[in-house]
Parts: sequence; structure tokens; C-alpha cells
Amino acid sequence: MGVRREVTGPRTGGRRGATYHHGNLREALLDAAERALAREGTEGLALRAIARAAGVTHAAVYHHFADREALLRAVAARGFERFAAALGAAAGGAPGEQAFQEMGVAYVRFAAEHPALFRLMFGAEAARGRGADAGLREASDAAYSALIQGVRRLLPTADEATVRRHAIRAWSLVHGLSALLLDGQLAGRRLADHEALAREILTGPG
Amino acid sequence: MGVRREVTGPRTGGRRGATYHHGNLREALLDAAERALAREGTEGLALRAIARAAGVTHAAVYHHFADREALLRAVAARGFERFAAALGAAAGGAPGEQAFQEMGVAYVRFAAEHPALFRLMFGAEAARGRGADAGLREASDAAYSALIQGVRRLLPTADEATVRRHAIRAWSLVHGLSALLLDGQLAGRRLADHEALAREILTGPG
DNA sequence: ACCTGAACACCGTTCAAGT
DNA sequence: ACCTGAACACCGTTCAAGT
Repeated sequence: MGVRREVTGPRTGGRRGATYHHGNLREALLDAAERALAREGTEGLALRAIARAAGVTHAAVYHHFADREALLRAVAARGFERFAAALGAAAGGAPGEQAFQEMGVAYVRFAAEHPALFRLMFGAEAARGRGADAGLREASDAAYSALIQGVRRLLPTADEATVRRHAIRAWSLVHGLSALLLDGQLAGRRLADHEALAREILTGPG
Repeated sequence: MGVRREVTGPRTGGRRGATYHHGNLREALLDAAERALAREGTEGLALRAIARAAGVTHAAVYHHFADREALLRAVAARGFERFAAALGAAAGGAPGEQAFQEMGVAYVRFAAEHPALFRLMFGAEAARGRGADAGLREASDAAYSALIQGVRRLLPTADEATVRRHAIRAWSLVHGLSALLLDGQLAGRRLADHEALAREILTGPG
């Protein structure tokens, strides 16, 4: 639909003089996919467009990924690594209950800062792929473990069922708030600043 | 990808003898879209496939909807009407706090029973369309009003900010639980029965 | 007024062929 | 081993033409 595009084909390689054939195309494709994701959202994530951005033919992608979904799963796995790091950094500075609340705020902040990546990470396609993709499974399991550990520190004497119940409640709360914000459900009700809202909801008074 | 399909074109009309030209194609398209949504999920919702299922050429759709997104918004608006009815029915039988909890369980149950429709209703496309589509806006505002009313009945003396805070917390909790369930994030942690989990999380002990 | 047929610019996937 | 070119079966959208 009238999208202006450079006429330089894959042949020319454009401004990046690098010739592939060195195993770095995989990383280049992931970078291109992440840029496209941030720019155009999940629906604009066409395999052919990613290949064009990386300077190769679309068929070349299939030498590094089984199909479009496998590429997207790899992007999601990368996202989970950064996500876990962000949660850890937020909890690091504070002790006990405050650390747990800061993790929640960091959760919502990550979603607000990387909406399309967040949707991809927690989308149904990624969950389906967790069975097949070990990297994705490990990355997302790490985030879940951090949650469980946080609850255990809050409730050291609680039994396992209680810990699980509290963990799912906390996760549902931050995930739901993130989803509602991202999908614009809370817009128009004068709640522009996402982080301020997250603090009010997660750490405010009853 | 090897999808078997009937060879009968739009011309023959298939088993439904009805000839359109009577203004019922709009409804027929919405029915076909809802069936396709339940069967194949959001990604399989191709405008051309919907038109085929309704027995017309794909171009005919554009006489009733501006584009693919407008059709999907109409499906979402229908969904919100059924959703509001389900919430109201769940709250109707019980008083006070119990009614509020039953609304929450009904929220998660609706999501579990109509996953693709739920995702469409609360997806970013639908939220974007709320500005343009009055029917969709009214339908989704009705559900939000029911939530606010429920909180007010729980906290009759609370000021408006407190009501809003509680409403967003409750909404985030049920929405997040629904999203995590739908996207398979809680799978594999032996939580098969969605309604039982919803009751445990929303009405269980601390 | 309502629908069709053909066209356009895209997709994801496959596969023989080149280096 | 890695990439290209061409093909196939799909998309959404537009528009002149038919009834």
C-alpha cells in the first residue's frame, strides 16, 4: 500500500559492506526482526521484509530458521533474557516487600517500553513454541522462578500451595495491568503515565 | 498448505439456497467470521475465507464493511454484548461481595470458552477502532460501567479515586489471569481446569 | 443498490540451481 | 554450506463492469 522502498536489491548489500557466508546472518536477521517489531508491531513482522532489511533474499531465511514462527520464537527468547535482567535489577536494590513491588513496577515498565516484544513473548504462538524451543522455554522459566522466589521471601513459612496462589495472583495483576495498558483499554480515562499508574495500582493505599 | 476445500465457487451458493441482495449478507458475514474465529483463531481470519464461507466473492465484503478491520470490529462489538450479558447473569443471583467474585469468575470463564473472540475484543486493533466505531465503544463501555458499579456497591463510602483504584486492580487481576490461561502460560503447571483455578485465585484464602 | 472478475502489490514456503 | 531465482498458493484492496 504505497510503502516507499529502496530499489537496492539483496545483491548490492547496501551500506553494510559485510558479506555473509560467515554465520552472522542469523544474528543479523534477529536484529532486523527486533527493529521491525519495535517500528511496526507484530502484524508488520513479515519474513520477507525482515530478509530485505538484512540484505538477503527471503529464501535465505530458511537456512537459519525452520519457518517464520521459529524466527519469532528466537526473538521472544532474546526478549525474555532482557526481561529477566530488568526484573532482577529492579528487585536488587530493595529488601523484602519493597523488592517485590519494584519487580511488579519493572514488569509493567518493560511492557510499556517494548509493547510489541512483550506481546510476542507472552503471545499464544510463543507459548505453543515453548514445547519445541528449549531456549525459549529456559528463558521464560527463569522469569517464573524469580517470581516464585520473590513470593517465598515474602512468606517464608507458607506452604507450597499458598506460595503458588500468591504467585499467580501477583503475576495476573501485573500481567493484566500491562495488557490493559498496551491494548489501550485504560486510555481516555486520563491515565497517560504508565509507570505512575503502575505505582498507584501496585503500591498505593487500599 | 494442503487445506482441502470445496470446489463449489460463490456462484453456486452451495446448500443455502438464499440469494442475498436483501441486506442479510452483512449478518451472514458476521456469522461466518465468528465461526472461523472459533475454529481457526485470530490469525486464520482471512477476509477472503470469510467471503467464501458466506458464499460470495471477496470483493462483495467491501459493500458492507470498509475493510477487514471494520468487519473484525463488528464481531468484537457483538462479543462485548454477549460478554456484558454473561457478567450480569453471574452477578444477578448473589449479593455484595459474592456477586463481585462471581463476575470475576464469569470473566475468566468467558475468556476460556471464547478464547479467540476474547483476544479480538481486548486486542489492540479493537481498542484503536473504539474511536471510530460507536457500536464497539458503547458495548465495551457498558462492561466497564458494570465493573465500576460493582466496586461502588462493595465500597459505598469510598471516594472516586479509591473506587477507580479498586476497579483497575480487580480488572487487571481477572484480565491477567484470563490472558495467562489463554496464552498457555500457566499450562504444564498442572492447572488444567480453568474455572477451578479462577475460583481458587479469586475467591480462595490468602 | 449490490455483486462479480480481473488486476495489483503483497505474503509464507518450497526447491532446483548456482558458488 | 550458504544463498538465489522462480514458482505456488495464498492474502487485502481497488475498480470497472454487469444485473
